[in-house]
Amino acid sequence: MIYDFNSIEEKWLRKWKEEKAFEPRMDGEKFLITVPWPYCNGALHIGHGRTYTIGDIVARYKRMKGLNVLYPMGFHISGTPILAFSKKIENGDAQTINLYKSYLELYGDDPSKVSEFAIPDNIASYFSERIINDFTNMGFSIDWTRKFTSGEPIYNKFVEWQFSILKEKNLIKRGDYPILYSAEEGNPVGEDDILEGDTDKVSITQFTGVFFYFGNDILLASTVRPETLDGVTNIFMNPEIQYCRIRMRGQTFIVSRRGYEKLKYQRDAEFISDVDVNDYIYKMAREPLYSREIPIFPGKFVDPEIGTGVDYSVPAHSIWDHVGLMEISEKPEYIQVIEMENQRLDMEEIRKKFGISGLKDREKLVEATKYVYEQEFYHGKILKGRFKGRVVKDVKDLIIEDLIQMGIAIPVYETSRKAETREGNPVIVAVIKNQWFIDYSLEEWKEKVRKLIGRMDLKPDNLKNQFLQTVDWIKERPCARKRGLGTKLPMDTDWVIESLSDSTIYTVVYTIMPFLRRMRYEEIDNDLFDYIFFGSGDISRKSEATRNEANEARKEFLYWYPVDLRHTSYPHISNHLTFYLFNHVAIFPENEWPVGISTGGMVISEGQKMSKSKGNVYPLLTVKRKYGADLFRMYLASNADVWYDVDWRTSEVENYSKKLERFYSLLDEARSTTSEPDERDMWIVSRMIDRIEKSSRNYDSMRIREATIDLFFNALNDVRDLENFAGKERALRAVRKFAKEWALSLSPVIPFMSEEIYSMYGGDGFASLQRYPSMTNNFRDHEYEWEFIESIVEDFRSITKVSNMKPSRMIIGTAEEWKWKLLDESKSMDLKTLIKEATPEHRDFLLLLMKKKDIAPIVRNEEEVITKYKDDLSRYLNVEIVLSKEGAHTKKALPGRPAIRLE
RNA sequence: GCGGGGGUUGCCGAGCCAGGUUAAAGGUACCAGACUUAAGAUCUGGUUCCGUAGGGAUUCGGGGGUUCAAAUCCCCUCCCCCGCACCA
Repeated sequence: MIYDFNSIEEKWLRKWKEEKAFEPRMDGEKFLITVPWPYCNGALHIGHGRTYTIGDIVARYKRMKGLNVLYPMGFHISGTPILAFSKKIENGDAQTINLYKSYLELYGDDPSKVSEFAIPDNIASYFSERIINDFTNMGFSIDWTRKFTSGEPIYNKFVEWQFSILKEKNLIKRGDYPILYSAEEGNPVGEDDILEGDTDKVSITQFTGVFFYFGNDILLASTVRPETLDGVTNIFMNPEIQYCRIRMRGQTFIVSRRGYEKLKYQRDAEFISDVDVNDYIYKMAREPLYSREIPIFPGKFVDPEIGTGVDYSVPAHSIWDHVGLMEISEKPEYIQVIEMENQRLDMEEIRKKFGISGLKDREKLVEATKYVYEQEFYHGKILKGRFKGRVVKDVKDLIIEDLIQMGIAIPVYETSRKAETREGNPVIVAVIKNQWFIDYSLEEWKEKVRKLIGRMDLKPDNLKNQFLQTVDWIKERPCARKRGLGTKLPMDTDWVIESLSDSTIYTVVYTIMPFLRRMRYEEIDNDLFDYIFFGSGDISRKSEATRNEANEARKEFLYWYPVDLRHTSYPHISNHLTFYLFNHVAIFPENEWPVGISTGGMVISEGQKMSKSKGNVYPLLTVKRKYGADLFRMYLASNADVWYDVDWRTSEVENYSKKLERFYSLLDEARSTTSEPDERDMWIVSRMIDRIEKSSRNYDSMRIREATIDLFFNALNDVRDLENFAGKERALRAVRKFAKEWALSLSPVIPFMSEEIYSMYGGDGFASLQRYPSMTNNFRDHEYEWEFIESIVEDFRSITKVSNMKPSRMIIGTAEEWKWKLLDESKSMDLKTLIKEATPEHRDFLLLLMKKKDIAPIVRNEEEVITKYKDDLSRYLNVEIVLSKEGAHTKKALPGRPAIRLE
């Protein structure tokens, strides 16, 4: 019989919905599980389904274990992507329009409706509807009655409440902050906005702009190695680029034009006039530390695109400077300011070593520079000044701080590589003034979070370490932006709360959303939230209806919270999950802090990272239509452990489909049997009972893969073995004995098929809502007997293989009684004494016992067992079975291993 | 750089935390056979090497060590992947 997953899955979806199977009421021991809400800007693909599938498997298992499970979900719409896409559609960007047309087509909608996506809300609402549909179809046991989005007004109120608390507790502060920026586009740029930004990351590098005095002006020389300032010998300016005079912080500076263009986004800078570079070259400037006069030399290698276009030269520690000086006739005295621990770094030697002949060997110069820099950074000791004797890496930040304090340097930011936006404009660094931060650097706050981490249930094991690590290095985080969807910052409504910061404690809203929706919107305010969450806010002046709802909401919150398990993928560890912990700790009382977190891997496809260009991105909907939800779930569950990446391989997926078919038709056929199973076949029942027992432990520790492989693949292999050995009819009779329990045990993974089989066998209610099966095993002896028979089959096989014969008779001789006796004695007595007293024949056996510790018979009555299975064995191996102690071979028989002679 | 995770038999991937029951689960691929008009599907057996009796030898990135015994523990070394923030 062919399993028609489409109609069967539809049927159960309908029934679950009709009977509100997954909309729990407060009753009994609760379990709240959450997975971060999806961002709804496009069609879901197989990668999106993973964490929700794992979440659902856990939810379903816990439900079957008798817990009252709530698995809620909402939608994330805050931030810039939706906005950016709708803007591109509005502007007629062909690529984006085609992309969204393809989404519409995928979902069977009219592609011409794409123009509606010019309104961001339409993107959000369209895809959130599709996600509900996709996830429901996947069988996720989500309670949708509690859904909401991060953009809706009620939620905005909640976030405002959250931020007012953070503010009250002094966890929010302001300051300047450098970001990547496009001057032409007037926007900050993220990874997605940068050309090849995902493959070749751009970060912000802090340079130090050092002041060199020239008349009334200051030459601003930018460097990444301010620790070498003591060794400066000259300045380089590029005679081929335009310089200018600008005013900053009450002083006038000389920088390149390009440098000014960028600098003005970092601090207040006013252009005064262009200057002629020739007025500077070969003149003298004064360096700031000792007021030494040093010359300005022409240096065409000075890159106008980097920094300020003014470089100071330290030829003793820079290969560029050394080679640069070689090319002009001047030769200043080299001043060494860093000493290596165990080697001498001489620039001339380095030059030769790297085969650099001149400035034209750019690549080699870059390579050599990197080498020198790394060596001196990690192993170089400062020779002068207050940090004398210290290693560069330990004091570099202090040196920079000193120079700034002394008023002879300022920080200058530069991108880590030359980059441009996807629209072709240069990416620069801008400094955002008065940026709002959440101050995660506060030590007492961190300490509370560490305390929480210490007591949480974290999976996998190394997660704890990763969290502690993250807590250590986490600093202030900017929490608001000037653009994007989301909630306005309550204390400064020019800003929108950044999209990760607005989603840290939202899980609590699931517990109360239905109640909030029944209130008058105007009555929802900070007092109300204080009341619901802390029992403290004054709601006495609100309407009676609202007060009632608030009371119910408070009960519901106290019942469901905290979150028992939050499951997501590992990239969230160092950001979202950490914020999640910090914010809970800051806002909620200790008994509402998160209980457990688990992280899982991602999905790759056909052995590679998913990407459109590789054509290996499969939409969830397509997969569901083609293979069904059960198959998708089964594949994800069994292909890799939760913590590792899953590899979606179409060819393997097809094979899974056959296996599921086989499972279904096997249980379907088993139904038709009427008589009780043969006693000899009860071993398979014993094994199944043990497998189910074991699976319980596996599900508990989220070893879902192991549970699935054992319950499904290994169990199916047992059935196959039994079928081969005893024939189909007998196998089916045995399978019938545990069919219902088998189906139930797999219900968390393949809920639809499980429901179908369960009902086929006359089960009441939903399989999804049954207790997880558990049976007493009275058949273990049968299993031992079977193992013994299996070992005889194995021996038979290896002998026929080696001897290359087709035997017609197998003579089996079990070990003589005295061997059993000695074996028993050897367990309670010292082997050596036994050997001393033994006859020569017995001694040989005892020596063997000493050598081979694996003589561990599993059944005592071997002859009896062989007789019992004689007919089966004979039919299966197609030989006559003779049980006899006669013949030379019997001497070789051991307990647990009878002698076999083939004829 | 900082932090995390890996390198296992054709491939994917278990096992290693609690050393022996591991030539090493499961899947997949391949070979042979059965079935079939044929293909596919399915089933059976096999897939490190040697061996005409259930045996032996050599394997788990490389090197060294601990142990009666190591894929599993310790040390060194080579290589690969991932996260590092304003981006959802």
